Amino acid sequence: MRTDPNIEDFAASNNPVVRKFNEFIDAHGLRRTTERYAILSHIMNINGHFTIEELQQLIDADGFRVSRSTLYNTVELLIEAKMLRRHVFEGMQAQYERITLPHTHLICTTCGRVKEVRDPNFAAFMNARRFNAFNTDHYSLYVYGTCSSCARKSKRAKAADDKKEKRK
Amino acid sequence: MRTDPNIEDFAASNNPVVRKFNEFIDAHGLRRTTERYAILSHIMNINGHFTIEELQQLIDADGFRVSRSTLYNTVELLIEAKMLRRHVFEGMQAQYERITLPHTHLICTTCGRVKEVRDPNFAAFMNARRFNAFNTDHYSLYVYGTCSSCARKSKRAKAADDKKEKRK
DNA sequence: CTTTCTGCAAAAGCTTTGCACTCAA
DNA sequence: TTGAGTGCAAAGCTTTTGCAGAAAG
Repeated sequence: MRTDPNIEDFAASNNPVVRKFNEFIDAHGLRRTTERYAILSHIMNINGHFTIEELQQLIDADGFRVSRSTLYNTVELLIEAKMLRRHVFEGMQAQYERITLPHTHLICTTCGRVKEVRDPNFAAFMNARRFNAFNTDHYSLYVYGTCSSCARKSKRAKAADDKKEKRK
Repeated sequence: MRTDPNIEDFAASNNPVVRKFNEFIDAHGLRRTTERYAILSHIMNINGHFTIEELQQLIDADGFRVSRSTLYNTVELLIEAKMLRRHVFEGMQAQYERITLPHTHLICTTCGRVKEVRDPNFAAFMNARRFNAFNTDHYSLYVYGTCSSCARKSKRAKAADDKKEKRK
């Protein structure tokens, strides 16, 4: 990708996320490429979870051209920098999210939507929790179930079914 | 696979796990094939987590012949029957485990070993926990870190390094 | 100028699928 | 007897890799 003034400004900005990435880049003797910052800036615009495909589409839609290899490569870098996390929920493809405050993931097994929930009690529990012969780095709590929207839909479908049943 | 007297006995046994599978089979109008019971019996011999490849090897080593398609097919059946769960831990391939009592997974990010830990306090917390607009079915807690064995190894490696450094 | 990084296309996992044959019911 | 289940090989996805050319420092 050719140099891009907007991306250059972004890379030089003192946004804490950008700074953290710059520190990682410098500490590892890596290069500040336009692609890396273009990817980071798009990730920062996403709220919640995204797949590689979704990220690619966002970048494409903005008129940037970044190859799949570079996308995977950069995402891997962000994971090493502890700025991004990769989740694989039951029956779904890998999703990524920026590391922010600890939170619980509520995954609807019907529609696949993932919602983040802050849970200070649980966070406190985990902070205090020590495991035998094990040094904790980080953790993920995945809660699977049905979201209210899907529950409503299936209730309606059931009601319609019962009605049909009655008519017979 | 030809009928096998041992497998037939196993399928007819009143082991609760076998019974549960039989109920599922019957409730869904499925067939009691030798392959399905051969696979189930091998899964029941495994303690903890296993990959598809590991399961295949155990079955092969016992002189059974089951195709990969059937393996995946049956594993899927067991998941639908809520007897098996599929986990994808960070940076690893899918692993399966039989559903037993709820437990926490400790995953060593160095050696990849997974350890199950019962945690009654956490179980009680989750039993009481209700999420807004969400109906919980089940949950998984993954804790990533370093196991004591890997911690010891890296400490030794560091000590050796320091010594070398000193000699210079 | 040197070396890392990127893009491409090809390869490499793991998992699923289509189809002919087998076997449970 | 008959349709569900199995095995095989081929296809499908996501992710990784090798290599030539581009660009960061």
